[in-house]
Amino acid sequence: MNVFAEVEKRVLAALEGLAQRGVLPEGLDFSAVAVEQPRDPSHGDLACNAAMVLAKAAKMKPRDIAEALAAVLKADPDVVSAEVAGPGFLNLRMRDAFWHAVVRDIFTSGAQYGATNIGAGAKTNVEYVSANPTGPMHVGHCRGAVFGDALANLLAFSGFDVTREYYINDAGGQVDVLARSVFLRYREALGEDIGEIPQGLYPGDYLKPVGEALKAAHGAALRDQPEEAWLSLVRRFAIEQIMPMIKDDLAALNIRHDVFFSEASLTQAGTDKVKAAIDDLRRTGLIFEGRLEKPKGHDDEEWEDREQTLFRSSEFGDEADRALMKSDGTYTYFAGDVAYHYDKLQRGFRHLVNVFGADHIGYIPRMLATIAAFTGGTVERDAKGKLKYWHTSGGSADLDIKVVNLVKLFKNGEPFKMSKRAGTFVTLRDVVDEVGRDPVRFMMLYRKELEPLDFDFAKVTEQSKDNPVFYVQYAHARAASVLRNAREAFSGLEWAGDGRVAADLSLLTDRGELDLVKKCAFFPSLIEGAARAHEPHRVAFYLYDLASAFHAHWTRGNDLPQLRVIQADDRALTAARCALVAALQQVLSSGLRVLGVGAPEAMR
RNA sequence: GGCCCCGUAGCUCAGUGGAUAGAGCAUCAGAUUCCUAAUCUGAGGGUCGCAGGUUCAAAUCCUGCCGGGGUCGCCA
Repeated sequence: MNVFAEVEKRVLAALEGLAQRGVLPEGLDFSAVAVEQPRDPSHGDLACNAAMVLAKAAKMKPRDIAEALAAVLKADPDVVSAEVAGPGFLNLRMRDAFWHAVVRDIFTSGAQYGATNIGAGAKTNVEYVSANPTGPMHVGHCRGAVFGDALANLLAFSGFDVTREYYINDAGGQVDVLARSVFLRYREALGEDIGEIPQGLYPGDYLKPVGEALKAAHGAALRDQPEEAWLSLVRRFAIEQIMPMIKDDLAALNIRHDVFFSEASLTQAGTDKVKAAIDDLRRTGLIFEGRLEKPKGHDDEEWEDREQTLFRSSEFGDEADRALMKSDGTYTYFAGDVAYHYDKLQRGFRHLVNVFGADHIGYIPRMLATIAAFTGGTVERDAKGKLKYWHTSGGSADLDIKVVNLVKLFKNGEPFKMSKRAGTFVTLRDVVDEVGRDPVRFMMLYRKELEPLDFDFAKVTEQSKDNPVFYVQYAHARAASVLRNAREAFSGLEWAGDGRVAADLSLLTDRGELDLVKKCAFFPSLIEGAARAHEPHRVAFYLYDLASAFHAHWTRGNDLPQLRVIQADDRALTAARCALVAALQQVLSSGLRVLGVGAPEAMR
C-alpha cells in the first residue's frame, strides 16, 4: 500500500462529492491534485495542493476550496485533523492506527514492500559498462557500471522485466592493436627479448599471461607467420582471454550482466546485420548519399569532401547527418550501433536504457534519432529545434540515455590523467580491494549521476571509514542487534510470523516511533519516483535519511529509558517495538538491495 | 566558434513548481555506569552565479548573459 496514493484517492473522492453537491463547478480537471509529504513535519503528516491547483478554474479562493475539502475529510475515520494553512495547503494528520497499518503492511509484503508494478512486466534493456575489451577495468569505468547496475535493480524492483547488457566493442581498430600487443607478448613468452613496448601498443603486464596462453595453445606455430595469417585468430583469442578479466572485475563490484553482445558478431559468419538494419532504415527515407560539411572550428587539412552514405539524424535535432560507411568501404562505429539497436528492438524490448559516460555526450542525438526512426517515435525538441530531453517517446519502443559525469582523478590533491605507460593507471580492482565493494558502490550512488565526481585514491582510502554507507549499514545492524537482544531477554518472544504481525501495535504511541513509521511509509513512493526518473541516487539519500531518524530515535533512549525497545517488565510493548524495528530493518534491507550494497546483521 | 553538462553554506553535495531552502564535512559547545558512541544534541554559517520573463506560487520552467568542465569529420 502506498499511503500517498491511498489518501489521494480519498481526496479525489471528496472533490467529486463537492462537485456533485455544487460546491465546486462540474468538470474540473483534478489531474494536478497531489498528496505529498510536507517539507516541514510540523505542518502535518500529509499535505494536499488541491485548493491552489483548482482555484483558478473553479473561480474560487483557494482557502475556500480548502475549507470545504477539509470539512469532508474530517469525517474520514483515519483523519485526526485537516487544517488549512499558508496559501491554501490542506494539511492532514492521520490517527495512529493508520500508521500501525503501515507496519502491518510491511510485514505482509516482506521483501516486496516498496516493489511496484509500474513496469507492468515490459521487456527492458539496460546497457551499461560496455568498456573496450582491451584490458582490465579502471576507476573511470566503475561509476557507469555501478549506476547502470543499481538502475537495473531499481527497474526490476518496479516491475520491469530487465535484461542487463554489455556491448563488446570487439570490431574496431583498437582490437587489432590489442592483437598485435598480445602477439608481442607471445614472442616474449617464446623466449624472445622484445625490449621496450613500441608506441601505439598496449604495454600493460596483464597481457603477459595472455601471451603465455597463446603459446600454450599454439606453440611456436604462429611466430613466423605474416600478420594477415594470425591477426584475426589472435584478436579473437585475446578477447576470449580478456573478457573473463572484465567479468571478474565486475563481479568484484557485484555486477553480473545477462547478455554480452559482440559488435563483431554483427558481420561475422557470412551475415551482415548492419546492412540489414540500414536497409530497413531506408524505408523511412532517412538514408541517403550526400556530402557532409566540414565541421566548424576544425581547420584540418586532412578533411576530405566526398559523397557517402549518410543517416539524416539532423531530422531529429542532431547537429549534422552521420556517416555510415568509411572511405575504405567498411562500416563506421555508428553503423554497427545502428544494427545493434535494431537487434535490440527485434528482440522485443519495449524500453531501452543506455548508460553513457560524459565523453560520449555528443553521440546522444544520433542514437535518439536512430531509435526514433526505427520505432516511429519522437524526440522532443524546443522551439529552436534543439533536443529537450535525452529520451524518445511515443514509438513502438523508447530509448532513455543516462549520462554519468566523469570521475575526475586526483592524486594527493593534484589532478592527473591516467596513463598505462606512466604507471598512474588505477584499476577498478585496486580500488575495490583497498576500499571495499560496498563503500565504492555507495560513494558512486550517493550523488546525482550528472554531477562530476572527484576521486582521490589516497583520500578515498583514508576516508573510507567515513563513508555514509557505514551509517546506513550500522542502522541495519543496530536493528538486527536489538532484535537479537530482545529474543534473549524474552524467551519465545514473537512479534510477527507468516507475514502477519503478532504484536499489539496500538502500543506504539511515541512520536519518534510514529515518525519512523511515516518515513518507512514513504518508501514505495520514493521507489516509484526514482524508477520513473531513472535516478537510483534518490534511494541512497532516502536510506541515509531513514538511518538518521533511527539513530536519533535510538539515542533518545539514553535519556529516556522508557523509550528503549527492550522493556524488561513489559513483554507486549517490547514485542510491538520489535515489530517496528523489524519493519524498519526490512525497508533498509530492501533499499540497500536495490543499491547492490550489503545489509550486515552486525558491525563490530 | 557550435553543442552539452554543472553553478545552492568555508568545502562536498541533496532539494517532486509549493509553506521559514536542507544534510554531511569543517569550526565551536555538549552527551557514553545506557538495547553497539561506526551514534546523538545544539550553535554559527545563504543576494540558490547575474538579469529579465511565465505562474496563485520559481533554487526548480523559459530567454539572455557570466564562470567552470566536457565534446565537436570516416576513431571507438
